[in-house]
Amino acid sequence: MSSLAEKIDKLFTTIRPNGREYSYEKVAAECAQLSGSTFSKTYVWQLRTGQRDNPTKRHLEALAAFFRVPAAYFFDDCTTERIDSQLAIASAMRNADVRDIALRAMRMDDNGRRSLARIIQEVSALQDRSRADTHRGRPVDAEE
Amino acid sequence: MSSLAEKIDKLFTTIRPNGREYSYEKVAAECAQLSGSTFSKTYVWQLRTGQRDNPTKRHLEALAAFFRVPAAYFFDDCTTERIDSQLAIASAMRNADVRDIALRAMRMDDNGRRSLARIIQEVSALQDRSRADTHRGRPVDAEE
DNA sequence: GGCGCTCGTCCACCACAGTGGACGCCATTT
DNA sequence: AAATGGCGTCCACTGTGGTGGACGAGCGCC
Repeated sequence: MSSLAEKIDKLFTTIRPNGREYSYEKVAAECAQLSGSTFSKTYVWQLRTGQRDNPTKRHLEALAAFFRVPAAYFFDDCTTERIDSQLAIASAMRNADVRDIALRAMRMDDNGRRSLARIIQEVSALQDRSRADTHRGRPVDAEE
Repeated sequence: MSSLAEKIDKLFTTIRPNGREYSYEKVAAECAQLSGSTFSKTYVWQLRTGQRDNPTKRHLEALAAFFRVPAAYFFDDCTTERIDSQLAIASAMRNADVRDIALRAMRMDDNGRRSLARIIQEVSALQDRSRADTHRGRPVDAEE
């Protein structure tokens, strides 16, 4: 995990609004607007597939702005790691309900969070059991 | 102090080994070696004087390496800040309890999440009230 | 089935990022 | 004062970063 292509690919697969990946055209159009210059979908594709790997500052800025990531993500590897972990969590937060829950939880104090965690544990255990009952035997594995 | 030229100029004037500034030729030669590709003194000059302002990733990397600064230095810092604030959700998730809650919530189905959201609403409302009592008067406003 | 739409892939071209080399200036050196 | 050498500046060219448009595959719709 060090090439530019891999990093860009990671952005595509982790940052997706409706479960679906952004199309190259969408990214290009948005980036063009962000940078005030042109940005072709072809080039986005080339960058992701590693056919081009030496974009200009302007292109990197636009891409970074679009994916809401610091431009440093494309360079330094240690910041890359940090961003990646944040990205993983962010992808878990795709679901609006989950996000809402998390935001509320964030505003609570430690005591509140702990008791909330206990409650959730109960609820999810309950759910697991009922699920195991309905579709017999299929263990509930974490999705994606 | 926002243009690339100004930033590069600052590197020249501040980073100088023997009181004397690096010559364009010296920088170019060193950068060429660092990047493994070519790097002309003319281009260094053009970048510093603002005649060119859209270098490629490879050139930025070489320049950053030569002057011993992170590549992020060449990009707009306020954008980086803005990005960080927009990743507020992710940063909120640094709290282990919150993360745990969100991860559990993620595994639940829609019904579970909705009832969970209701429960949390109750709990946090309870908390808000008690908080309002202690530091009297200040209403807790909803974010975003 | 046939039509229209969107998307990913590919290629031939264009513009500009990046280069090489020439020129002139200012210090040293003799 | 003439010669040498290092440096910044400039310009015309080249290579490649970047683009537009064409083509075909997949999918929903009438």
